[in-house]
Amino acid sequence: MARASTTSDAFNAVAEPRRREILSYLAGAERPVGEIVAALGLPQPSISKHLRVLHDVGLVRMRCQGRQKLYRTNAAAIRPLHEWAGTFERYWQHQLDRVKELAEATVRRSSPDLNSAQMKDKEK
Amino acid sequence: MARASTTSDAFNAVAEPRRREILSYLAGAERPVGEIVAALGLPQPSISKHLRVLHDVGLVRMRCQGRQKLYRTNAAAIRPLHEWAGTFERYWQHQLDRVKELAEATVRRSSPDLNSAQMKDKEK
DNA sequence: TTGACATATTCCCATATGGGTATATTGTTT
DNA sequence: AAACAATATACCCATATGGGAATATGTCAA
Repeated sequence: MARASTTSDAFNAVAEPRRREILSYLAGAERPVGEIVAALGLPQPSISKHLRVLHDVGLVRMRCQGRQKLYRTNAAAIRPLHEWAGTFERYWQHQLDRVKELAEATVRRSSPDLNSAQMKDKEK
Repeated sequence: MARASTTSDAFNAVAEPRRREILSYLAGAERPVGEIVAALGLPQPSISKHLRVLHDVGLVRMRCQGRQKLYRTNAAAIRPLHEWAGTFERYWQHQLDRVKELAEATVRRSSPDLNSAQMKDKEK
């Protein structure tokens, strides 16, 4: 077998940089495809394809208005991603604490002169 | 051209479900490859390949200990992902507000009897 | 109805993937 | 040195991808 299809979940859909751009662009307001094309500077078929992927996984919503289709980011679908990443928050905080401790220990070990010099550096 | 390579950034690396599992498994403590293999029930070469991808993008750290290599999740590398997703937080909150308003409006429009019946439903 | 406009779909292609199996590599123990 | 343990690589394959170009579909206007 090959890789999981891109249409399977939000994680895969969001792995593509252009699609992230589209999501950001469509976050605040709905827009017709043409505007997205103009804004991102990609060929129209390419945008349509990305929109299809995003729509399939529920990351965007679509509404027809005359001959144009208005797309808009469905932010709620990004939430699971945010929550998954948030799972690691406590760990990266631990890491930061350790880095901090290490830095402080290093400072304590160095000479007072060098020490105050470093402090000055940090202040600016 | 084809898709962006998986080793390019954290977003791509994390798109693979198995790799997410590995990251979760290695979040709390460092483990030798063998344990990961046992824990996830995947063939060893497969695990090694995923670890390589994760290591290339900085999502895991590695340390040699005798003949085994200890891997551990580098949570800090997941942070950008969390922050990107967090960018949309205010939008999904708006959405929730709108859903809430809509629901309340609907309830106001329905009969008091039906209304209390629905409340009971929600309570169980 | 005939056009013009806005999007979507189809085809073809180069390439990256992940899985499986076999094998190489490196460190350890006897 | 030799056998062994723990990992990493190499290879092959089926498949999903994204891009580009051409074309289909659907909608409004004259």
